[in-house]
Amino acid sequence: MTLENIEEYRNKLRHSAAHLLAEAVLKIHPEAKLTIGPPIKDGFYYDFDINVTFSPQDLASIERDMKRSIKRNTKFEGKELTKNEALEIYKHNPYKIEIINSMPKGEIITEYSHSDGKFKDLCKGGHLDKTGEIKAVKLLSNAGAYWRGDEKNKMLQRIYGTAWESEELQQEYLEKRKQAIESDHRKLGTSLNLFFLDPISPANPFFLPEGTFVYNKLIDFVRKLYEKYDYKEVITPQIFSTDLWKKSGHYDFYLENMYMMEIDDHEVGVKPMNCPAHAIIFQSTLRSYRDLPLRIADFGRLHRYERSGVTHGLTRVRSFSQDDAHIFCDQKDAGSEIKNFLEMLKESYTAFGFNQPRLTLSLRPEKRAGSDDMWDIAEEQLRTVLEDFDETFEEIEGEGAFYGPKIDIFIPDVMGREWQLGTAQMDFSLPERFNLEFINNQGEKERPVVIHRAMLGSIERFIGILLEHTGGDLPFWLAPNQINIIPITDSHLDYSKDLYKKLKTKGLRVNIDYSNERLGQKIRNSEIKKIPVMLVIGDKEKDSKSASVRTRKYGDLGTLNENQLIEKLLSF
RNA sequence: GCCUCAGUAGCUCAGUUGGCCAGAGCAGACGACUUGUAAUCGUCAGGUCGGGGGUUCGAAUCCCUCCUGGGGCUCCA
Repeated sequence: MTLENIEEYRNKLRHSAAHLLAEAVLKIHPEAKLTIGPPIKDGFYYDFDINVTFSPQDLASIERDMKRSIKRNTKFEGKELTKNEALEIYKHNPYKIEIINSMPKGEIITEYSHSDGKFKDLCKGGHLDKTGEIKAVKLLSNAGAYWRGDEKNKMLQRIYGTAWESEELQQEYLEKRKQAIESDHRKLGTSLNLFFLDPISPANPFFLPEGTFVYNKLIDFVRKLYEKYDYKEVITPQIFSTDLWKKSGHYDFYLENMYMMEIDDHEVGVKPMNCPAHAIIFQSTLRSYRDLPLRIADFGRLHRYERSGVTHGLTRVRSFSQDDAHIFCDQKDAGSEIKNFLEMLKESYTAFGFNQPRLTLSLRPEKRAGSDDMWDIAEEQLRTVLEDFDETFEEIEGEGAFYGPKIDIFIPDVMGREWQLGTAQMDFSLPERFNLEFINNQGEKERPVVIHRAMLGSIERFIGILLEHTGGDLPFWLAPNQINIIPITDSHLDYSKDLYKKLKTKGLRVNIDYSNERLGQKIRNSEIKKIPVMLVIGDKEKDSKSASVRTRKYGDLGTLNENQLIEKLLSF
């Protein structure tokens, strides 16, 4: 089977498993109303409208019943229904009625059954021939889910499961899932002493010295790129009068996510974004077309109130900073600015081994600012640049921000969930609201466009994703501790200290393990802390002024003399 | 915010038909050992059993409530 065929087959398999799940639930709870049960990545779910909740024991017994159904190996059979028939059969199920009524005219309505017709479900199809083809199935969890994903609707009970064409594949998948937990950035954050979270300030991470080192090193990395790509960094206030938020529109559109307070009888808000501050900087002086494009960068700390229940480790927090910048330019230059940005982004992502980010282009939504002409131009600019950059990008209708179209860059975490890191968003609204102008080469006033862009995105989120992708083995240049010198006994301490000084003066981040442990134990400790390089110093090394080099990435490199050693280390 | 599961030492966890002063391993401190590539031995210290309230002669264990976290939903200008 080709890859596509396997995917198609698995979708059928999982969709079929969802039907077995519905069948089993109905046996225990005949009053449950069926809604939908699609296949998803690695599994499937089914949503039930039911007044009870499922316990882990319930899931186990439901799973057993599904397996009995598999054993009976009955056929999946489809049957066409007229709209009237369908409406009659499902008259007690408002969800199915809604589905039937929302179908376009002329679409064929079908119902699928198995267990010799004892179970039937309105369904567009896509099933296996017989239930026995499901070789492995396991229910994983249950959760609440709103009908049609809208929180104004009733909350349904969802059961998630996984299903595979062989028991081995399922075992493999479950094993992979278990191992993924080891690379979870929250776990690594604790074991590597990088950061932690405390209920005293929920969703606001504390960065420990080594985590802070990584944080600052990432910012250094971005600053070097800013120099190369001609960005100007600024520092802007943390708190602004409500006047600013009213002008920018945040007061109308973003207030529920903002931290507001009252000072001197005046309402002020902590910034959730840098853009209004950058607009203030832009208009702080008269701007000429010769000043453009003006690229203003800001690592300012942002605070956004995220609803409880949506926060997550470092990847969704309430306080963070971004490698944020705003480009003020003539509309006709926007395309090349985006192009430059994507080049810089590629340069940075490659450095971290993120070789295949997923890119999306989000197009105009229903409610929007700016004229259709502006949207036409902007969308075409983005599309042209993207086609050149990565032909696999995906266009999404209606998903653009109200102020302009945007490009988003996604990288998955260790559980396969995707997170947005980089973004480039065109903005027609901000220049209007702040009445931004520059003097063009005709001596006339002209309105610039603003491009919001971030490469790494939130530094917090980036660290989280990077940790998961590296399993905690950060690149050598980013590792807070690069080298661990391990003297075998006290008698090797003097030479270890000599070596320490030599490496330190080369700018390498090095430590000596003074602990009174055996070699094996010291090596183990160093491995657990994922320190990239270990230098073992014994009699041999001391006498020949050398070190026995053990690395995490390249294994044992044998004994190197001081010059060889320094050369090697600087090459990492 | 909603559904669901969970919270015992710094970390990983044991401990429930309610019953002696709540346990282990790792990490930590101290001591012995002076060691050749992923765990040397011993001693000590460390806990409001997430917080509060209740039931009970008695609560880590049962009930209520709040907080925080995990998995989802929703949201993500």
